Amino acid sequence: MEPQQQQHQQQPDEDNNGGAKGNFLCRQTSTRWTPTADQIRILKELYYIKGVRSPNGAEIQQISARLRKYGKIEGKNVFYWFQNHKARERQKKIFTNEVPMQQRTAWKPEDYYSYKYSNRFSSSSANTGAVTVGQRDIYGYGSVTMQEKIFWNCSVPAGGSNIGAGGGSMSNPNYGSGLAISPHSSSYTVFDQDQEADAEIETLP
Amino acid sequence: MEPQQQQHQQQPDEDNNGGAKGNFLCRQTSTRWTPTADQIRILKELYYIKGVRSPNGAEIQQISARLRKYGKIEGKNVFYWFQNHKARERQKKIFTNEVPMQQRTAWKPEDYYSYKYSNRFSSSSANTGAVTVGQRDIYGYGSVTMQEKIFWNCSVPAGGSNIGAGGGSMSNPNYGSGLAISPHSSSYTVFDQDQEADAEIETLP
DNA sequence: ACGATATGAATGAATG
DNA sequence: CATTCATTCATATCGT
Repeated sequence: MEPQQQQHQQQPDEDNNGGAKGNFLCRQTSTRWTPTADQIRILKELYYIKGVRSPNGAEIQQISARLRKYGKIEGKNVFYWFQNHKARERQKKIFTNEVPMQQRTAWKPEDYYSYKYSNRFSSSSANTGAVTVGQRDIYGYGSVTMQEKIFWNCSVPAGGSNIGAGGGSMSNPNYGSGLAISPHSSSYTVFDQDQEADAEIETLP
Repeated sequence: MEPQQQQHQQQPDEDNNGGAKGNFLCRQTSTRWTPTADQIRILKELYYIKGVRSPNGAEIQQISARLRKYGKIEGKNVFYWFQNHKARERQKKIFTNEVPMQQRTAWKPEDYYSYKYSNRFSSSSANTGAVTVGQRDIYGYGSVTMQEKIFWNCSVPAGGSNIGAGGGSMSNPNYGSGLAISPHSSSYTVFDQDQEADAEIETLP
């Protein structure tokens, strides 16, 4: 469980298939982007030193342009890299008990799977209250801010349970409410009875 | 450009609801919606062919009802799907090369399947129907951001084979916001009804 | 050869 | 609508 990030470096040269693709279906060998050591170095520099976390479109392009000198790279690679790096670092923090936020009750890694979901809006109805408490906002962003905004809890439980769920203030007089939807939404034919009899579910490889 | 493989698709072979998890605490099997291949196929058709981008409440229900035949699904899934798909399509462009695109026509299948359907339209300019769904995707419309506590609850029975039977008797009127969907006046169906082109629009490499 | 781990990629879900 | 989080899949790479 070491941070030993071993990254196989690939030469800056194009990984392009070198014309060997006489075959059909040649699965462009370049399965996925494999950052070079230099690229990673720069990325980390941006991340840790410059504090870049979620570069926007323009930044991504700059970065990728810069990194391109060290190997083939695309914008999305940069994007994903930062996404993943941030996410995994955060995840790692959870394991490490790092939590520099405040005091916390004893928390063992075994409880990892308990931090789970915050109760934005409970999932299935018919859950006679109780559970769904004690969430700790490890990230601090959640805070269970949203209480009763959305209500698309459908699920239609067979057991005859009120969807609205008692606590929810379900008054929805949308009529004339400011709820504006696309003035042009789509054409008028979203629905059309189609009993597509297609039997092709191409189980692609 | 990208192989763009579609990863895990839990074919409908699997039961829908996993059938009554007798146990509680049983790890809700499938915390989040995993669209089936058919569902995705239809969604993409709606998106690319019919030009659906931001379906409103009523449309969402219709769509979800239709998709329900292929697996469990809720309104919010449809909502998020379109939301995400649209956002990511744009995002992809930003990463790539931020070409300041002007306005794009509603549909633009080129990203996924290039020709496939193209010959269907524009067969003859004199053709009345077909061609251009009419709506441009200019933004500026209100926000469906559901800060209004939208309420598309239970809704539509999945069983219905014919949803709009009888001339589209959609019981769910628009939300009165006055912008509804101007019924067939501009365009109308992209081309003939549905006929579910059973071609693999499923991201082929 | 495997199995474990690291990490790129994709996408559902939410929030602002 | 833009951004971000979370989760999961896919695969490269390394350890034994």
